[in-house]
Amino acid sequence: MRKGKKLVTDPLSRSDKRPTDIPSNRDSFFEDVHDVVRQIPSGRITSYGAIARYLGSGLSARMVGWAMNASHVALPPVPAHRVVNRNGILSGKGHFATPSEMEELLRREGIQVINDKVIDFNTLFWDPGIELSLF
DNA sequence: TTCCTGACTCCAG
DNA sequence: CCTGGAGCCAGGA
Repeated sequence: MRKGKKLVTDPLSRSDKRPTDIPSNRDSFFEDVHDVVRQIPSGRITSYGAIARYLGSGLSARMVGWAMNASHVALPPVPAHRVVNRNGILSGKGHFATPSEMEELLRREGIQVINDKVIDFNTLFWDPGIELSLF
């Protein structure tokens, strides 16, 4: 029973998760976020929550979105258009240079976008908790 | 210090 | 499918 409260122990969280009170080599967590996003293959997408879970359950999905605000000046470049919300909706499109840029970039990678929503989201979904666990 | 906001997500209805 | 409320954590006023 969940009782409406989020589980503290997430099955996808890793044993090496870093709560915010533990210092790490990369002291800013959006370096981690950018690092994960850079590894999303072309033509694939992931969600804010998936990244948050990969980095540790102590981080919320909102913080991933917050980190993405700095992604447009990060180097090397971060393919921010490959991160959508859990429904496949392009919730971050308003933060691109033009309202259509995010959709255009996705479409260029062969992803169909209709009404601000990614088609076949489930098939194209790239979960860092699964894909990066092979390393 | 408190209060509000947000590129989110989960649950209930 | 949609809506509303709660939880989430960092910044800014």
